[in-house]
Amino acid sequence: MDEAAAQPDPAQDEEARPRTRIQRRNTQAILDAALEVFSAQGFRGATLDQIAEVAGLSKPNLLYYFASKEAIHVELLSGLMDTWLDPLREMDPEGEPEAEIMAYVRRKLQMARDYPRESRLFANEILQGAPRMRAAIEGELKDLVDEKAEVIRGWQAAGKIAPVHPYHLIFSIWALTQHYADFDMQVRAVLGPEGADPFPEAGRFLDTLFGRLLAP
Amino acid sequence: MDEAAAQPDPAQDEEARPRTRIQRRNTQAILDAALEVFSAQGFRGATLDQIAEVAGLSKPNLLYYFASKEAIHVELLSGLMDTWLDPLREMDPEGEPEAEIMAYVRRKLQMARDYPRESRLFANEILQGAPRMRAAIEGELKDLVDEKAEVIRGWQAAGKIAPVHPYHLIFSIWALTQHYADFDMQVRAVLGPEGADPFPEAGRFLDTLFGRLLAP
Amino acid sequence: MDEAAAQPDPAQDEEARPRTRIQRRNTQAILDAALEVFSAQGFRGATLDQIAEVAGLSKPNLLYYFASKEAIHVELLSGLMDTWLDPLREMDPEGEPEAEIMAYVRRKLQMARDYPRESRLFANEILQGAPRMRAAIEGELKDLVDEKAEVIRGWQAAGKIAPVHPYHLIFSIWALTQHYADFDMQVRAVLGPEGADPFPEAGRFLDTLFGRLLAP
Amino acid sequence: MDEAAAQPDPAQDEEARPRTRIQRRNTQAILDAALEVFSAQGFRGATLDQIAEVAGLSKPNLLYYFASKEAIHVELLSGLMDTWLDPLREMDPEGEPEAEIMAYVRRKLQMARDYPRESRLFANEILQGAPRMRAAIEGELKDLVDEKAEVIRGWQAAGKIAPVHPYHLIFSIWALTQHYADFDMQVRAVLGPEGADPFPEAGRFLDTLFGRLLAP
DNA sequence: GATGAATGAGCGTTCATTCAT
DNA sequence: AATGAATGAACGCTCATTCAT
Repeated sequence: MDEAAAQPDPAQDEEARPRTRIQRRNTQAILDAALEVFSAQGFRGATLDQIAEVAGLSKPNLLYYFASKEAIHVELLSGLMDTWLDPLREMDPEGEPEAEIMAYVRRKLQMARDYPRESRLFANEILQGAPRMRAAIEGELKDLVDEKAEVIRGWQAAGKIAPVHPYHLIFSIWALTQHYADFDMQVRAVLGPEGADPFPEAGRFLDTLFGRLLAP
Repeated sequence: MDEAAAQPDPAQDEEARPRTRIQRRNTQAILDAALEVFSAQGFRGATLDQIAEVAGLSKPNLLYYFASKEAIHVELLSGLMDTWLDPLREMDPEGEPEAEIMAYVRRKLQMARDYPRESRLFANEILQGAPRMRAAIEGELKDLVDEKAEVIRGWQAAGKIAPVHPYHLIFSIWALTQHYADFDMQVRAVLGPEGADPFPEAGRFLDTLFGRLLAP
Repeated sequence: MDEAAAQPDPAQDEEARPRTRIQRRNTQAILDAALEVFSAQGFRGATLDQIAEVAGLSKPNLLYYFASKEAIHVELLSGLMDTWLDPLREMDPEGEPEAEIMAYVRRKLQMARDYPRESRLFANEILQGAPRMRAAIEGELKDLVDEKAEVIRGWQAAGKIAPVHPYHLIFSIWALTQHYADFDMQVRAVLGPEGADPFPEAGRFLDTLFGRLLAP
Repeated sequence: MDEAAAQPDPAQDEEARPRTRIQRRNTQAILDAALEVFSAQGFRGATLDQIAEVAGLSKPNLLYYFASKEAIHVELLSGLMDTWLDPLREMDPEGEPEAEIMAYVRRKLQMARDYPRESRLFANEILQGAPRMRAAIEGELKDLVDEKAEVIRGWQAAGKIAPVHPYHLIFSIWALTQHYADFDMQVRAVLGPEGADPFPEAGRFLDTLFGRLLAP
């Protein structure tokens, strides 16, 4: 999971993706460079020149692999959605409720730490009204949240966790974990140089927060 | 309180701002339009043409009032910082600790509701590494947070609230409230049409969350 | 003769020029400022803003006195031509030939010293093919040169001065004197700080040069 | 010898200049067009559109070869200085003094005839205070003049030529030769159609002038 | 597969000029 | 007599994209 727009399931490439090794390598280089640039500058703020330079390719060569700037962006986002939802997907309805949610929080925080660029790419997209991701949000993402909210409701009905609003509970997990990626600059500026890595403390803080919130 | 870059204290204009009515009107129209466009598209994504159209002015006329596109952005941001920190500033060291923090959360959520564009403008800026706001973040903002963290620590030492990490407590308030402005699109998409206004429920949720977190 | 575009004959104003004192003062301020700016930046390089600032007037006020930027320039040039030719006009056919020419050289050098901006304005205009002065060059100026060339030819026929080409003699006087105004920057750079004022030495040099050239 | 910013030594291109034929051709076309336009309109008066049209290229294509309008101008000027000083550089300290100077005058007049655009480009630059050439004037140019002035002083000390001021002697050569390029329009207007080519007569005139001036 | 060359569309900005007062 | 306000036209420049090889 160190690549750009991590693709957990390489099998999905079978049809759409190029075959030769060189193509795969360049495609990945482009996506990785694009992630770097798009996440830092936004879609319009990024230029193909920047992406090409980071990728170590010529600009026309970029467009040999992707039809357009937008196509790169779309590819990045569509590759992202699955990865993005994985931590939630893994929440096991059969597991121990509080532990399941706490584990979800930790996975999500881990993602914010390991994939801050993906988080910012996503944040940029949502901030601008999700012009290229609306369908995935209203479909895939909403469906999964609906499903998991139902699970949570079940847990609550069984008295295993406190009866807080399931959707807002999920929002709160997103907000609190992604904040450390998206507002990283601010977090570090406020904590100052001594607290170089905010994540360990953030992990403990969120443990406390959700522990208290969920206690039945 | 529906204007761009809300100025709670209109008296501050007396010196720095232009005098004639027409100037005040156009300057405000530009700032309001710019807020609309910058918050939705980011700095580079926004164009003067868009801003001019929203403001109902010609493009050169924009530049009659502001020296450059950047100057408009800077004006917006600098006007924003004060407003942005006001809810925290109002937190009274002499007040009742839990109530003070809960009131801060509610003020902050209210701001997310009333000024979502300002919140997104701010989020855009931080996401991109705060190229035009770094100084204010590292100065003004950090200073206030340092001060208030000390207050919180005092309350905790006195056993009035739970001894959670003061800085992360503040981050959590920011994250949880601003999320409803910045990720508004996603929140609404997930909640679906029935929960048209997410804020009342969000308010209740945050009351519970921080009530449980802070209980000594 | 310290004003812009010196007008030796104030009588010519009678009709065309404004009457009130304030108007006369502003008109002069504009022309003086315009001379300053046009001579240093060329016509297209100069802006009305610059001229307005130097003149201490508002930009629309400039256009209250002159119909357009071009009108200011034309006024400047047309006012200049007479002054420009005066030194040559004064050359007296009845005078002592060599002394007359030497005196002309000295008057011309004096003008280069006293009116370098006028000289540069003129040079700019000619350099660019005299788009706004062609008529005056082909008419007024050529006529005077033709007349004086004839005088010189007479002096030469009488054996009073050496029989050098009269037109090129006049060109050489122009070139050698105006050079000290037009290429002032270069002259000073080459001579270095010690020779702060190049004109006295230039005067002696030209005396020698034309003395030897004209000796019969 | 009809190219822009004449490069007498094509070998100097080897490293710095682009390699492909197409690049060389377009680069030259741009420089030639720019020389045409800059020399006639000045830097600010010239537009990239004009240059592009003369060069037969699109405007963005100009900027594919040169980083900016200013970069074209600078390239033109920096290429010019060497060529400009060559005639003086060739003046041989070991040669016969009067003949050396006379030959310099003729070379310089030849340059005015063959490269009038370069002369006007240079004149424009100096007229405006040499904003982009100051360093070269105060360095390269001044150094060469200092050196050659010393040579002339040596010749004068040896009684080979008249003891006129060496610097003003050089200025006079510049003024008298460049005048025929820079003020070409005026020269032709005054001489009228019959004397279509002023240069032959100018050559004879300058021969006489400097012959008499330098005779010991 | 890959790239140097080229461009149309659009960007932020400047500026001479006009308008309203 | 003067100026704040406004703008159309154009400017230098950027950029995603296309073309030719």
